[in-house]
Amino acid sequence: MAYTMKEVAERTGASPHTLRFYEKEGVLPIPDRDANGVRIFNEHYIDCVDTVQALRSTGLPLAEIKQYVELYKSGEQTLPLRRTMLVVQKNKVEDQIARLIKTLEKLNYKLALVDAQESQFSKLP
Amino acid sequence: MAYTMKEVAERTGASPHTLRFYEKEGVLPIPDRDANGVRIFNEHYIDCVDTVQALRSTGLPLAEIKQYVELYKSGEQTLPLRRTMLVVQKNKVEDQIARLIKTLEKLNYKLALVDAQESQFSKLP
DNA sequence: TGGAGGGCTAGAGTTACTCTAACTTATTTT
DNA sequence: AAAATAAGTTAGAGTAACTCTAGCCCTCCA
Repeated sequence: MAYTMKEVAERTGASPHTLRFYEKEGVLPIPDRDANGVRIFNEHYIDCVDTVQALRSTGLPLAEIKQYVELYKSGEQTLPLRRTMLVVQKNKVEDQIARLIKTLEKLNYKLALVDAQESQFSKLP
Repeated sequence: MAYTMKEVAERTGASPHTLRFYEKEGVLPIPDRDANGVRIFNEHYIDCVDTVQALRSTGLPLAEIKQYVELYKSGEQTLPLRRTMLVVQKNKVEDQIARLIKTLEKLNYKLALVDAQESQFSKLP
């Protein structure tokens, strides 16, 4: 039930550096410490990291994630606002996916061009 | 056939700042200037910007884009290497799309949770 | 007991912008 | 004609989000 820094890093894919940095920036809770001042994490902490990572991977800045986390901490009356934030992010992610698909098409086009040029090149006398 | 900084910025979506920065970093060609030292751009320049943006949007660092551009400048013998770079980026983009779809699912899940809590909340006496 | 392994903090370095200051030039507006 | 507006120029500072370094502490196992 208790995890070390290294375990949390492994389970979330974030580096210990990044985890400490997120904590310092206030987007992650302040974990308990053992007698030597070493952080002790629990299952819930890993959920928090997952959420922050999901929000970050959509490009949401840490400052806004912090806002979201603070809304979460201040209870149910912030649910409508949090809902709005989630919907906004959802739309952004859909846009990003659309944009990446366009990029993929562009890359495929460039690959086709390169292949055409390559075969022409190899046909030279 | 000739464009100003502002027009290039509008047509590519990159800010003039960013365009000058890219030029300084060597990922864009050095454009001609008019008598007042003002940059004059052409159609081909816009293609270059598009390509850089497509590569950047896949997360390719400017340093590697610069390498690609230099390979391009040094002619046909670099085609196989450029082809490899494109394939690598294509795979990365596919990965990114897959990851974003997962994030989208997570967001939908969180939205469903929030909606459930919200309706529960509104049912309170 | 000593060395590997992990953790801690403070702070420097990196990437890719992004903005500011201070200035010139060109075009409108009064 | 003078003034305001808009666009351009450079050099360089600032920012976000890591990412790494230095220097130290603690513990565990051979």
